[in-house]
Amino acid sequence: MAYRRTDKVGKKLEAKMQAILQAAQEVFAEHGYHGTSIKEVARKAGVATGTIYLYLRNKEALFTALVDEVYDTVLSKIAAKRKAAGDIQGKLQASMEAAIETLGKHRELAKVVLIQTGASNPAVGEQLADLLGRLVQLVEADIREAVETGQIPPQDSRVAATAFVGTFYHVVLSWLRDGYPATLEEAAGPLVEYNLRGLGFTKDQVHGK
Amino acid sequence: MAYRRTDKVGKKLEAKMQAILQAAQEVFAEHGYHGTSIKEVARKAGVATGTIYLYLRNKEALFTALVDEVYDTVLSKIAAKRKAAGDIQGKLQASMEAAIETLGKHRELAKVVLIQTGASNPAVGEQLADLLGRLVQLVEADIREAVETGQIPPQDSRVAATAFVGTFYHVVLSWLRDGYPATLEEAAGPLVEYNLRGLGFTKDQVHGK
Amino acid sequence: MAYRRTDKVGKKLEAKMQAILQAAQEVFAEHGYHGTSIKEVARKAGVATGTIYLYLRNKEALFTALVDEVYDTVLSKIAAKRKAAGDIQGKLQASMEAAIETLGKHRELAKVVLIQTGASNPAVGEQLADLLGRLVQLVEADIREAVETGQIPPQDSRVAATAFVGTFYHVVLSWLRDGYPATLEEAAGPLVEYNLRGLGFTKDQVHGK
Amino acid sequence: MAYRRTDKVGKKLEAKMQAILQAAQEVFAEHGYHGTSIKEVARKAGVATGTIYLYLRNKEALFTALVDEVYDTVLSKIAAKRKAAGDIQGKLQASMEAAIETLGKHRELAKVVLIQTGASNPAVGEQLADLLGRLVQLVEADIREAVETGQIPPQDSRVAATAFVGTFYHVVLSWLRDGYPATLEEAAGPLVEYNLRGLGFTKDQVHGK
DNA sequence: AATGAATGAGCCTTCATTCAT
DNA sequence: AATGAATGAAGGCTCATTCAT
Repeated sequence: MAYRRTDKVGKKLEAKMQAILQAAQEVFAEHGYHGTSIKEVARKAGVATGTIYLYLRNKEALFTALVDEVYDTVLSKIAAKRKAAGDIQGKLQASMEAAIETLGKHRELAKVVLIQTGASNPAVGEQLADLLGRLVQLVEADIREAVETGQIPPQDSRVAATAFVGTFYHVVLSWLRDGYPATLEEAAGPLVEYNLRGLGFTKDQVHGK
Repeated sequence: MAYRRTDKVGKKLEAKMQAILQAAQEVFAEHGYHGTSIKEVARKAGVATGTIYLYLRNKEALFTALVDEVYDTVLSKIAAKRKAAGDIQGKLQASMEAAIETLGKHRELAKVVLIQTGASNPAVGEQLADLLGRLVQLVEADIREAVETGQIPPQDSRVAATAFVGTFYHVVLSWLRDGYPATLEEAAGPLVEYNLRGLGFTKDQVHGK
Repeated sequence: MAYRRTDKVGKKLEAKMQAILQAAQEVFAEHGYHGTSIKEVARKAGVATGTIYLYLRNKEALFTALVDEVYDTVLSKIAAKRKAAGDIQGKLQASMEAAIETLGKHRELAKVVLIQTGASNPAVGEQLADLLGRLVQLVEADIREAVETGQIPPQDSRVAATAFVGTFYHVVLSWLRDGYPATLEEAAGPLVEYNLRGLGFTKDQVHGK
Repeated sequence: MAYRRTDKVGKKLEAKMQAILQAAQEVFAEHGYHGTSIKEVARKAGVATGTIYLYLRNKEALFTALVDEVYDTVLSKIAAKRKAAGDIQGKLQASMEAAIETLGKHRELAKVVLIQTGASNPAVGEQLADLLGRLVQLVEADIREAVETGQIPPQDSRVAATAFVGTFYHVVLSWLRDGYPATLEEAAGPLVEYNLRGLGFTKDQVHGK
């Protein structure tokens, strides 16, 4: 019988990839993009320098992989929560809570991604912009609908959406950098309120838990 | 006889310093902190590499000088506008407009500063955090007062202030990166509205122009 | 599979280290500490610049490694020869011969070390001072003993020891710089005589060869 | 009447030259050849950087000027003392005392010159070698004469002379670096004794003071 | 004669990436 | 698939020297 890549082999590879990503996450989170050397990541992952390049094309790809993870996790979580929500207000609230929840659970990852804006690498900067852009689009669509259905007053939906996302972005940053609030989750309530009110929802009672 | 520091000489020096800062501004704005080499700045400024070091202690100082400029300009402009304002709402509105106005006038500079989060140099990252932190404090004090005087409902003032500043931060970023809105000034109105509403001001007619 | 540190590999590394040290020796000997660039050493060793840093922490360490070699060789040779010697006079003579012999065999190395006094790097200068200081101490102890046992007249033992070592230091320098004497070894006899007489040994027949 | 360079003008120039040399002396003594920057010397001398170059061709010349000073002072002092001496032994003794005396009076200068061997600049190294070489020649001639007249036993006169000078060189170094002996003068007696004995003078009573 | 701003070559060191093993 | 030694380009910074004033 021919030799086949068994599950066991496949899992070993997968595990090594995970070890590398995990190590990268830690090091990037601590030292930032430029402060991180491949050698250090390799050391922390328990592999040789060259091995990294068997799994990831280069430093940028390594970083990008992490960002993608956040990207995917956040967006898919949002999508899931939105499905369960009813009206627009509920959808927006769901989006916010999903984002908060996801980032709150992955502090390291959040740090890696959000604290590296354009400074690092052009490509890297764009990727983050991308993520935020996607979120803005999502929110903007909701806002537009809410405006059209008369639930909130007319407004520049894109600016509003950008502001909306900005509140999250910055609160997460504050949490990462200054440790306030102590847990990201406790900021969810106030943020939801702030933004729903900001958009012009009147009976802005937060949809209860 | 001796080389004397006449007015003429002094002006030339001043001009050279400006040329260097201007060049640095452009290069940093385009390539970010790490992507920028002193050599490139020198070339663009039309001076020799070593000359840069006659004016600024090192790369970090060169960058810092630019950030300081934004820092000072923004904060002083805000302080000025606030004085002219009457009530809290007016003060907040004044702050927002001042920030928008200042950054709108210095696109390059804004780019240099805001697109460099912690990624660059530790010192550099902290400086930006500082600026934003100062703004948050300013706003937080206002919010607190508004809450105490019953003008807006009770809320976590720091989270609110962070959200408040975040809307600006992100809208400016959007303007810098995606070119939306076309001019920063046109975002002022919507932003003011968004935030005042978000804070819970009811008769949130923007203090008319 | 994995790159293993076999004997063959180990030997290659060892050889490369030697090539680097050898190259460094030559270049330092010719141009002195400051006149030597790592690039030049690398070129002469047939490796890339960065490779040097895989073997030695930095320029100072590269230099220090060479000095240490002389240091160790000379001192251990002296210690060995002294053991075989009988009386004090014999020990002093043994020390002198050992030093002469060792340096005579490592002309380049001697040049590297002795022609760099304090001028180079602070750390480097001290290291040489250390070596000479050690020798002086060694000799001083002998002199003291000889004085106490009445073999030589009372005298300032430290000055005498310093003078003693100085004769060697300078003769070696003469040999290195002016090529006189042609071989260091031929200076041994005269030097031994000079110093033993200088110390006041009377029956100063050199312990015969 | 035509404008003539008055004494006053000449003296001013002379004074500035002295200020520069004095400053150079101090800085070189403290930081060594490479550790010294022209700018620092200028600052200490109270002149502008460029001014140094009006008086001395370049850094090397600046250093050389100092060494020359020592050179001339030592050699002329020796020549003077030798004239007053009677026999060979007296001449040698006179030479030694003159050297000790001169260097003892100019500690800084001695430090500058002697602690910079070849390490600094090729030219600089040679100059010191020159000085020492001259001394060796002087002594060698005396030794030769003493041998020919049967006052001391036959020996390699050059090695002996080199050893002779070496004792001084090294004792001065010890004094400069380790502060032993506290004053150079107190080493004169022991050194004279050591060397006269070393050369083989029998009735080596030092010509009393 | 004096100044001090300007120059620019050159240095040490780092690190992403490659490649022989 | 894995290793880790080797590469070498690139970067920040210094400082002897020059030159416009």
